[in-house]
Amino acid sequence: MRADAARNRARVLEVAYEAFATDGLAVPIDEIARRAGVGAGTVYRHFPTKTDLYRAVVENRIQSLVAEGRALTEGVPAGEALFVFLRSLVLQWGATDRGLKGALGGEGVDVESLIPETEEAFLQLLGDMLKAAQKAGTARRDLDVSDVKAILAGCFAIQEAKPQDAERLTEVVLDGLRTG
Amino acid sequence: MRADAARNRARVLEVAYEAFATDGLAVPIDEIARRAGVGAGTVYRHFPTKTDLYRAVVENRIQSLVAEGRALTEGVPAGEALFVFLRSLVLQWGATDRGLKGALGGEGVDVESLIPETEEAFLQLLGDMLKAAQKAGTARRDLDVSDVKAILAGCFAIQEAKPQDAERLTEVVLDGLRTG
Amino acid sequence: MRADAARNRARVLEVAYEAFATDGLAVPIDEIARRAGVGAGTVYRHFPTKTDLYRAVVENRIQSLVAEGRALTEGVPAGEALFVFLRSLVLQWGATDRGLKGALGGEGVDVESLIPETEEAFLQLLGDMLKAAQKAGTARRDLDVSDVKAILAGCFAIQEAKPQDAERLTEVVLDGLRTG
Amino acid sequence: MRADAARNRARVLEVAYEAFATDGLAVPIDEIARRAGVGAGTVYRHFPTKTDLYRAVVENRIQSLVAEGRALTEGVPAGEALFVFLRSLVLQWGATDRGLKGALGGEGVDVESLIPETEEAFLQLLGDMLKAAQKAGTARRDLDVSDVKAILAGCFAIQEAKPQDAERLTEVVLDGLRTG
DNA sequence: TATGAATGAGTATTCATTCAT
DNA sequence: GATGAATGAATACTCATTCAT
Repeated sequence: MRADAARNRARVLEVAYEAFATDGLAVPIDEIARRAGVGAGTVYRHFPTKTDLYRAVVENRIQSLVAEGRALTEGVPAGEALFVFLRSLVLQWGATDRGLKGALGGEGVDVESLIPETEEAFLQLLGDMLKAAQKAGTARRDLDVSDVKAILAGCFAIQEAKPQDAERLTEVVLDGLRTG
Repeated sequence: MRADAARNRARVLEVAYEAFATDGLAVPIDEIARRAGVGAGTVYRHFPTKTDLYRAVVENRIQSLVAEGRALTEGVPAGEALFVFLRSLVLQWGATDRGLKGALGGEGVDVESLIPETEEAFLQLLGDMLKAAQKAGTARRDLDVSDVKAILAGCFAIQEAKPQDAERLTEVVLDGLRTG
Repeated sequence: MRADAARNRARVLEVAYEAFATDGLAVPIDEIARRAGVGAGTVYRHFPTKTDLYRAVVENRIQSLVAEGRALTEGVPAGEALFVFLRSLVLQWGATDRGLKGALGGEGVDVESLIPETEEAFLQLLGDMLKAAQKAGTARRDLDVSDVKAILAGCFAIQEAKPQDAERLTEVVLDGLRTG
Repeated sequence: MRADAARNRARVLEVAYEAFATDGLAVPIDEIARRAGVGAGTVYRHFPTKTDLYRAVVENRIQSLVAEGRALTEGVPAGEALFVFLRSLVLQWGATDRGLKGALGGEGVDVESLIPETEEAFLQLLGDMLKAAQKAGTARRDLDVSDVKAILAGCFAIQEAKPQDAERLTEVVLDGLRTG
């Protein structure tokens, strides 16, 4: 890929991320192109449909999250990594990222079919953390990874419903995951 | 109101309820009219804007919920009514009702300004149940009614994310509401 | 015709006159029905199309004008009646009656084919006045009645364009009709 | 601007001019698009609202008129330019141009707020001509430029009411503007 | 390759007119 | 006869996607 093409692609991705984060899927492609300083055709050259663009943005995002999460597992006690990770997802990302909330929290978009591999990596990480926490005795043993993911979706919804108390309420829910 | 008009109004409301429940606010009015077997003008006669129709659907729905909830408070121990009610909301209604989930759980629509009085009645009921549960010692004392509503939104999201385990997961979250 | 039917007809005509006068042809029939306190069907019973209603209103109006004009010819010197009549049309009626201005002043509606007989009576009156004025030596001899009618349309347009000076400007134009 | 875009823009403007001239503001945008042989979206790309299109048409038109008028002031005696200009407006343009008549003559559209600068230039020209004529002693001294504009509206109405004698009748009215 | 112009199907809403009650 | 409910064609405007330049 030519250098300018790569630059354009990156720029579009960045702008699309911000646009989706702010306004959700409703942003017109033309608007994204405008903000990126390219023609609409250029967006379509790199991402043949709007869904493809959305997919790329979300994939990008989730890959970052997975990387961050992996890093976490090294600096944090095994029993706490899951909780620290979930908390940070909800409070740091959920607060500013409508697009991500949509992706992880349902809202009509099916991430599993959209980005199966990245989703897989994400679930892998979550699963590892869950297993570690269960092994450490901090997480309930009757939950599996898809349960945790669903509860994460719930936390995003809570964060959206009452942002000002998201921290406290997230803790209430996460408490439900801990061993009695 | 004339009998045929009332019949049409009811039919439109019913169809709109199903349509919104299935596809959310995206359904075109023309489609609702078609499914109801009436002209678009008829929908507009009864509900001058799409928002009015949505309002009517949601209001209708929430009023039913409030009535059911009120009934609950009589046949169920004071300390349990809140939990029974929330569980029934999520499992019975949430399972089929995207429109309702949207209304109670966010999704960009502001119920408070859409149907302030009904919302008020709903919160009143929830508040009464919460107070009763707190008095009976079954619910945490550090939560207020808007916390509970936000957590309800979270439960809806969970239900949407993993319907097959909604019952169990809802219980996990509701456990978080209970006293230690 | 039954008494109540006649009453309804008259009421609709009156309301329609006011509505057209204020808002022009844009007023919906439903609105006229509402203001008249009858159903839309009633309006249509008496006036099968909107054009028929408009026709009736204008006809009514012009008949009044003709009657007034006829009365004028008795109390005013023969040489002045034409000028007094035109002035009164423009200043009294034009100022408050968009529907009439539309009818007499063009604006896409063809009065001649709409109400040929009444138009005929109006032209008859105007013609009589013109002839009288020409005979009295106050009006130019090189004008015929359709010229005067066209100039009246012009005066209505002037009145609409600059209402605050309509009186003075109408006089400027009417001066053009007088013998040098 | 790209050549094809410019061509389309010009074609739309031309077609819109004809359409508005013939049928007034009532022509649907879709119809204009169809007649221009482009999609509706193309019209909207160049003129984001119907008002914008109308504005462009009228502005275009009036700018031509002003240019023509300015040219006139050079080849015609100062005392006559005003009369020559008004006569040419009414007879040449008014005869085929309902849209223009609407713009200059009222019809519910407010040119002053639509194209304030062009309107200003038009009034400037008219004012210059009026002053020159008054100085030359050919025009009445008790008229200002807005009077002349209103009278022009009147002439358009006359032209519409009786096209076949527009020339003679316009002269009758213009005579009213002349001294003594 | 990049551009941005063109496309055209889709959507909420209005209103003259018809027709069941 | 009266009512007002139902109809459905019409209309301005949007936006994902394609394609000429």
